[in-house]
Amino acid sequence: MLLPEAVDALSALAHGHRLGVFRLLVRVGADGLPAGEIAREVGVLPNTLSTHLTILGHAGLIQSRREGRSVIYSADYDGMRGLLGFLVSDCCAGRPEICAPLAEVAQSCCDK
Amino acid sequence: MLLPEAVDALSALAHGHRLGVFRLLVRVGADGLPAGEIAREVGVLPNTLSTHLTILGHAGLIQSRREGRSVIYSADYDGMRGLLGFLVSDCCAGRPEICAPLAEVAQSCCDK
DNA sequence: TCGACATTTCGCCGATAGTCGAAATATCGA
DNA sequence: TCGATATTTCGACTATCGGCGAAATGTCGA
Repeated sequence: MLLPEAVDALSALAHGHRLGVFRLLVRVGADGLPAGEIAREVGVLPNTLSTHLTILGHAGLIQSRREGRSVIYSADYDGMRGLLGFLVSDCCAGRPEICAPLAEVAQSCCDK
Repeated sequence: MLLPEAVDALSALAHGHRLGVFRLLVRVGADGLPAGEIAREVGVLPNTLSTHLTILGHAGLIQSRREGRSVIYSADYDGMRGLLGFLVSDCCAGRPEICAPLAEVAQSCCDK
């Protein structure tokens, strides 16, 4: 991932509702949720949510697929990894003691 | 870290120049760089950069200290860890295979 | 095909962010 | 103390973002 794409992804997440939506989808997993249910969950009008979902999708953070009348949205874990990888790249100029705790952060994600 | 603070941090990074400054300081390490040198490095006017540095500082991503006439800015690695930790928290609802690669991402940071 | 449901697109509006020149503040050496 | 250097603050302008109602699009069951 290059800097302009990272800015897109960060901009997409730099919004209360969008960050809430993204985290919701990350928790839900690959099954995803229909747009209407996401709208109800986060308390946003469907049309407003649609623009947020478009922004998150354009940033490579979520995917969508149509199922009947519903459009199912789900987290794009590859995009998420790309952003996290970009943020930690070259993070310590060869001094592992600085960023070693980052590995713990990532592992703690599955420890509960 | 709570969601509003995460939004602040992500907003701070969601800008080409600010993300460039942050990554520069993350690479440089605890020694940091004076504001003027950062401005020259990223090609931004000193007054404009000053507002960017204030935003990054308010978001908890960088620190500053005065040394003589210069103000030295450096990355706040605790703040950085807080943001990364927030992004991966509850990321896979108990399915480690989804976020296990995140640990590799973090470790790859020091592997070169 | 028609009506109902789900989602998106459009057009408008107010609020906010980003940039710049100019002026103010802080520190140091002479 | 004075002038030079480093940085920040101020004020104003423009561009962009976010939200809404209304209308359009897509899909399905009858």
